[in-house]
Amino acid sequence: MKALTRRERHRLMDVTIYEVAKRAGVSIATVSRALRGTGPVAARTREKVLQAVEELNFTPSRLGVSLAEGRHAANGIVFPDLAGPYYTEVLLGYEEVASELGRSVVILSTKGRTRVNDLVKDLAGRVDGMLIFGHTVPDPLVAELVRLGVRLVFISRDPLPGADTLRSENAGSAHALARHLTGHGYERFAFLGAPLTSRDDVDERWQGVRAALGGAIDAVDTRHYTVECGFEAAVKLLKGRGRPRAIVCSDDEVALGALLAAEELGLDVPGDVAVTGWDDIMAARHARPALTTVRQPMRELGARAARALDELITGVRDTPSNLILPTELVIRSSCGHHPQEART
Amino acid sequence: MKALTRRERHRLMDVTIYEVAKRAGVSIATVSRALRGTGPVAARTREKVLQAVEELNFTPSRLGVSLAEGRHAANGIVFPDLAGPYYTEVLLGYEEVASELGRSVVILSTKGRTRVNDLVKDLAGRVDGMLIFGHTVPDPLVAELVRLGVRLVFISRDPLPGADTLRSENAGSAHALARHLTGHGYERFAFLGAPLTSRDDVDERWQGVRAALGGAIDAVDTRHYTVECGFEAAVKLLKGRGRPRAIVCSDDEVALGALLAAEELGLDVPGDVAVTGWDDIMAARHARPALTTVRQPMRELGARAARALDELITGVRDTPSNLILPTELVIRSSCGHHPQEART
DNA sequence: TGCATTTGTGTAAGCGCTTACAGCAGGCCA
DNA sequence: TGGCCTGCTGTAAGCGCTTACACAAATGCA
Repeated sequence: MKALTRRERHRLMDVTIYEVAKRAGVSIATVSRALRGTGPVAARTREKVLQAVEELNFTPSRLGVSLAEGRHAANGIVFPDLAGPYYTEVLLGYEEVASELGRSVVILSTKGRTRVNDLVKDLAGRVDGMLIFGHTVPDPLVAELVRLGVRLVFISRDPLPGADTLRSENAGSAHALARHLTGHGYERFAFLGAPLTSRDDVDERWQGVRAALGGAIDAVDTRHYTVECGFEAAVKLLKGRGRPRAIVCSDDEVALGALLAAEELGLDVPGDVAVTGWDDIMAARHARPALTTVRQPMRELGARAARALDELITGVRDTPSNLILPTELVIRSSCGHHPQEART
Repeated sequence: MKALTRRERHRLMDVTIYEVAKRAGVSIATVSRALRGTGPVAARTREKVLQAVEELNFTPSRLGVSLAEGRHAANGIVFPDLAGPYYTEVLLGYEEVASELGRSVVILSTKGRTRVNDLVKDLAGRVDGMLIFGHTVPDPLVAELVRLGVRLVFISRDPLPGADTLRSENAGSAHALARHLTGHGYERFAFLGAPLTSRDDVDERWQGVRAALGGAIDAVDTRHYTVECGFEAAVKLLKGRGRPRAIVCSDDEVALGALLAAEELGLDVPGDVAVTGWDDIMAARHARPALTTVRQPMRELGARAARALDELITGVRDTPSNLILPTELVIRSSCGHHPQEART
């Protein structure tokens, strides 16, 4: 069997600008100008070109355009996982705005991946800039990306040179949440999460509630932010001596695990133990009791990230920005009984 | 201010193969061969090249490679939305396998978008093949994509020429579900969903339960597959005369809405009315009562899609395949009381 | 009418890479 | 020693597009 000729392998070409030019009886430069609206083109010429384009059903090759233009017109996004609605919502907000700005979105999930660095570098070669969650990418690599000229926006991490950061407010809401719980008369608390890991948001939440509750709260490491880990840690915690009256969870999924744990042990929530989450994912509202939590503007975070990235890429702005978006305490029934219980 | 020179605009270049070649004292062809392992290269020469690559921190430009190779090494995916875990899970399964196969994933959400066709075409210009959910993309455009040589895999739609399809089993599970419900002694049923829309899976589910229950079940259109729509439709249904004893919902989110509706009306589930969902999303397990539902192998669907696409792109296979993956009935408590209730 | 613009178009040089082809040693065998 | 491989490398022609530059024609203005 004969090997494929070069031409045959090329599925990308379809009809090229040369064919359009020939058909319209002009040069490829004119076709390009007519199509992009750069430089002057006589009305009659443009007409011919457009007609040829129409007849041949021509679409400029993205690769050719990108190579010549020196830009990809694409954004990347690096997230650990899409489990749970948090990243998903941010992603949607991001994609929507990126698309409006004429940029595609290339995704990369790092969960369970070896050689993340290579994957990130590959991604960097496909995009003009990227959004990175927290500390998903190691700092040295971040520095290298900056050096390479890849524009970066981070969500949920501490500011760093050469990149934008974006996060939602944590300390204030943590404080409000703690106050609400003490308002219920509770005195012993536990924080379920992993305040010492890299997910900076969680660290801030922990610091926030601790600042408000002082020695009345202890942290319990869940290792991961999943229902299962929340469940296991909560079972251990609720079985042990000195059971806390309220469990503040690092996020909703851990809280859902805690809810299951209480049920497993025959404990009433919030009668025996109160539970709160963070993020306000869909399941939080449907859990019984419904979960008191803190709502993050997840979609908004994504949308802002896309705009910020666009500013950096187009060069409209070159000084890094560090933005913090407000959050909102959502009181439901898992934290205690309220006089007039509002349906959320 | 002087306009940027061409060179300055080009942020993509960084260090090129020419610089590596010069430094190593060889031609760019040799550098390419040494790096890709195509063609013979003397050990000593390869050494020099690798060292130069190392010193200059060279990474081949994706654009250059793609243009020359005639392929993008990227897959697309088109989904209506990421709301709810269904699409997310499929996406993750897809991305993971695509990444293993050395392909990036470019996403496109069509929810609320005008000019979807243009977006899809743009996407088509960036990838070697794409995964499309259901009827997200109109058939004429699909035909055009096939003609352009874009490899296609569909999830959850009827087979069509020139593309793979992949779906999970619906009719059988619908039947099993219906039998389980009649086993509870119920006689009047309602199907909550929108069996006449384009989401083919749902149509099959409806046909499946109707085949099993005959005239004992009526369909109620929810318009959208959301908690809100499920809630509204269920309220109307449960308030009206001839309230059904069991509500079979097209998916879990609609079912969650039905659960909320029952609660709103002071009805006990499953005492007064039974509710079932479909998909087994996370919230299904955490709802109270926990939702009886049908589990789809969502990640598996995504993974299979990625592999199928790879086969089509690499040309390993050129006859379309139409695969159906098995589903699993998950009995929890929302459908009725069971003797020995197992915790799921 | 003469000259300076302006307008419209083509030519060609890239963008960074892959690879067909040619060429040049050196080794081997008769 | 001549011929023939074989192994290695370079040259150059693309891939499809954008755009600087050159140039001719049309226009404006005095």
